[in-house]
Amino acid sequence: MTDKKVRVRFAPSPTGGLHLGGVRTVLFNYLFAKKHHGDFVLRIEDTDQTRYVEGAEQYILDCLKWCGLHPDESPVEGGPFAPYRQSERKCIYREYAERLVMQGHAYYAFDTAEELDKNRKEIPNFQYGQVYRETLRNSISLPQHEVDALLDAHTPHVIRIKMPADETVSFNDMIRGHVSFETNQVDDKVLLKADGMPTYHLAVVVDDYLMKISHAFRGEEWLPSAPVHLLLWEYLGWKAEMPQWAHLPLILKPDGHGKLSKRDGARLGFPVYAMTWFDAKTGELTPGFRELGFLPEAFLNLLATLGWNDGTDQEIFTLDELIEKFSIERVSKAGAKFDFEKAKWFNAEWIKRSEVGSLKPAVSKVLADKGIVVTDDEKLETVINLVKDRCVVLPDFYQQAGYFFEQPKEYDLNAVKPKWTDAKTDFFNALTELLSTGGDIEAHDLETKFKALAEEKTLKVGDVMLPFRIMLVGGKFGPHVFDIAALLGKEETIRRIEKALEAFSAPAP
RNA sequence: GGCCCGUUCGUCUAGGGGUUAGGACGUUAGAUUUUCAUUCUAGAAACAGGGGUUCGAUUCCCCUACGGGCUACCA
Repeated sequence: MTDKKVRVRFAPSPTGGLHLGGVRTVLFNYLFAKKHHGDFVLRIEDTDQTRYVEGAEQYILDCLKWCGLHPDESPVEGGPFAPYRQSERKCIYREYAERLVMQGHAYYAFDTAEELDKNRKEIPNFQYGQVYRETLRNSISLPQHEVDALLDAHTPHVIRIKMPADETVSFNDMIRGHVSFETNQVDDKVLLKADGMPTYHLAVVVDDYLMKISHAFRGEEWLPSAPVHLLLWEYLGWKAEMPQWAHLPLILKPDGHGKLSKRDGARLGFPVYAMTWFDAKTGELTPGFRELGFLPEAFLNLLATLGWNDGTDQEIFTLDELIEKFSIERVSKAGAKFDFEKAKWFNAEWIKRSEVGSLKPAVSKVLADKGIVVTDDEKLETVINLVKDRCVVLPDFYQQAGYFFEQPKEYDLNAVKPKWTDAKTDFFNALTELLSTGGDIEAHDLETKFKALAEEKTLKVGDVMLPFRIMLVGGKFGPHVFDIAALLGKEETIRRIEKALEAFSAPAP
């Protein structure tokens, strides 16, 4: 349409944690910007002082950082259109609202919240608009001198847009195509609140204009107020510069109905926030994908494919691939139910495909949190390579890798004790004997010797293999036993056999 | 209630006037793995309903149903 520079923005209000849908909106904005060599702006929409939550802005910043979605302009980075916090831009909105009043596209309204509540309760389908406007207290219904008097007396008032009669407002949504509304059906939204702050409706239009935003992507919940925004762009005389709109489909609850909310996470047992969010006011802790052990790459990947695909069968994408292949037109129209099972699959897939080097810091941390300090870097790498195919989330590395660095704390006794015999004790004593006289363990060699010894003792290999595993790792899991033994080394393997033998052959309590 | 948006396997989706309607997650069965997981193979599983348009509709149009969103001096 125009060759103007692509500039997009993510404009959250700092009221709490960042939800899946929010991060996906960031992602789509970011991908679009990077694909078109444009700018990605972070603007904080903190115009509602009553809902402002301490720490929420920092949290949003941290989320973007964790995801690797860095804004080109933001409240902390600054930029040519600073400030990027709407509360700090308060003084600029009034001028535009007053201009609209001058032009007759907006008006002062003096009704109190109580009066309006009463109307909403008593009048079915009450709307502050076409039908009731004249009956309420505003600069359209009241004589000029009365309005002046009220204004002079500093009577609390708001400025509302005056929706025109009998017009059709329509636009072309990049995802949905042609969308249209009848102006008679939409109400006279408040533009400027009594405290002088703009509402979202005014602020978004003014700031998108001032910040030269070229494409505006937001959740589908904004679609009904789009006509207000469109009219504002027109009335303010900026129609030619209006961004292209795209309303993203919502992320829905996996089971019941409605859009996904923070409560669903607790109810269904999965995170809905990107990172854990602690609400200082309520003391409530809402878990996040990061803390649950998701890789940011996997998190982004699963979000990207929730409502978007490139038309091929590819499902695993790196950020660079997403940037290359993304197209807003290929975003689906319908809402998507969130599926945690598939989310976990993405993460497992990413862990499998990740290089040891990139996994190492995270795994070290998982182990350290459990009190295991790894000093042998080389061993850690070997271990990670050995077990990463069996981990779905990062904390799984504790179960899968922990026993390489510390003795099993407990044994799966049910798996061995009932079938334990003196012959087995004998076998393992012979094994330690054999081990201690030989050199260091080599996996293949040990396997051969182990099998030969079993035969010699007339035991089935299978009957001593599982106990051996449980001696070394504590449970029925992990890679090949002989690989484990080799990595553990001769001394440690012997130690573990001896220790376990006591537990296995002890009489049942 | 009003307005707006949507509807392909259980879930995420591809496709598009003529297809055996494809893939993925999950699921089932089998193989490999003397553990568990991975991996591999195979299977079950979908075009909401009704009218048009058309030689032919899952695909285009309309209606209905269902789902979702909005309906605050919240975003």
